[in-house]
Amino acid sequence: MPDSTSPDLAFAAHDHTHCAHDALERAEALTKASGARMTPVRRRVLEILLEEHKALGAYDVLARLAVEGFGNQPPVAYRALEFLVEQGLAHRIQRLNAFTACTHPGQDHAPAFLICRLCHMVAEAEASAARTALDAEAARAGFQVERSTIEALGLCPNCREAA
Amino acid sequence: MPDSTSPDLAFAAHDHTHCAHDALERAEALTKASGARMTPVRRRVLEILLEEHKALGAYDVLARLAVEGFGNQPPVAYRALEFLVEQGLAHRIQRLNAFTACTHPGQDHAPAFLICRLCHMVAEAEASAARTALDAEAARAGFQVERSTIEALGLCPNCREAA
DNA sequence: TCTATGTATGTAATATCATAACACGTCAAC
DNA sequence: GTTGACGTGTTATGATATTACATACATAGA
Repeated sequence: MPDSTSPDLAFAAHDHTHCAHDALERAEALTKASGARMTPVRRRVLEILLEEHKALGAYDVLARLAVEGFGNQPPVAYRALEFLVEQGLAHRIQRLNAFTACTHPGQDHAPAFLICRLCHMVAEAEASAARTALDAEAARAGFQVERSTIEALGLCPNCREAA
Repeated sequence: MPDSTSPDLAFAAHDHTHCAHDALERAEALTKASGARMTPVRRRVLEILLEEHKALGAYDVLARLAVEGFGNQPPVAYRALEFLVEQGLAHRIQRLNAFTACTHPGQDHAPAFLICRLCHMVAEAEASAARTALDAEAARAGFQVERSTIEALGLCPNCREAA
């Protein structure tokens, strides 16, 4: 499991079943602690996102929910995704109009995202240095940053090697 | 006119007619130099974007084109916008699904964007420090960045003062 | 236990953003 | 003057997202 100072391990070979299971457990604990309700739809959406280190569109998630007997209208997916994002258990990838499970909930809730343009994997990276630089530059213009989006498109180690 | 080391002037009071006219002239020169064709639709779209330091959706642009006798189907707007983005004369703001004219074409084609959540103005800011930090962090994970998106949401100096 | 309240879910309808595919026109090179 | 590249117009459709309202469910207080 990555800590806040090591590069994200999404690209590296790892026991994904364990990684996903672990993330789900931490998610349960976090929501319990914060008083939020982890309902069946919400849990299932998080599980779906955790199945791979990729970003899924709301309609992809919705399709999977529908075959499992949950509602099949867009708000069902969007509401669950919104909840997970608010709780810091998932992230929205602006560039893809899609969502990905947070790989280390409870810490570093504003990472940068590394998106591989070939295999479409998405990893989180520490963004504090970049954010600090951005905030400083914004301050020079008198602008106060409240939230920032930092996303990189490129090649992950695996695809880079393959190419 | 801002240079690459000063904060962007979009938020400051300025002679916008001159600023827009100037940007348009530089755009003409740049396209001419590169062999690209600045057609009436494309020029008009750029002018529309230059009217304000805000981001406009493709359909906003389209509506304005339509009343002026240009085609009124989405591809008309999207194609012109795509052309302008390719030429570095406009930028796409991912967070807003919208487009804004480049305020200093010919230099710094990968700025960060400062988006005011109250007045919706969009300014460009120097992003090289933030990008350098991001690239370094990505490299630690073996990821090779090709393009990156850096956007900040917050309060511009004017709205901050008003609040 | 009952009921009131807030929260979550289901559903229909619609809004918003974006692209594929093809036809037609224009202009410059040959 | 024909060809070929490029730009534009148009139809149709696909993809993403939200509003509004009805229903169900959980939990706290009477």
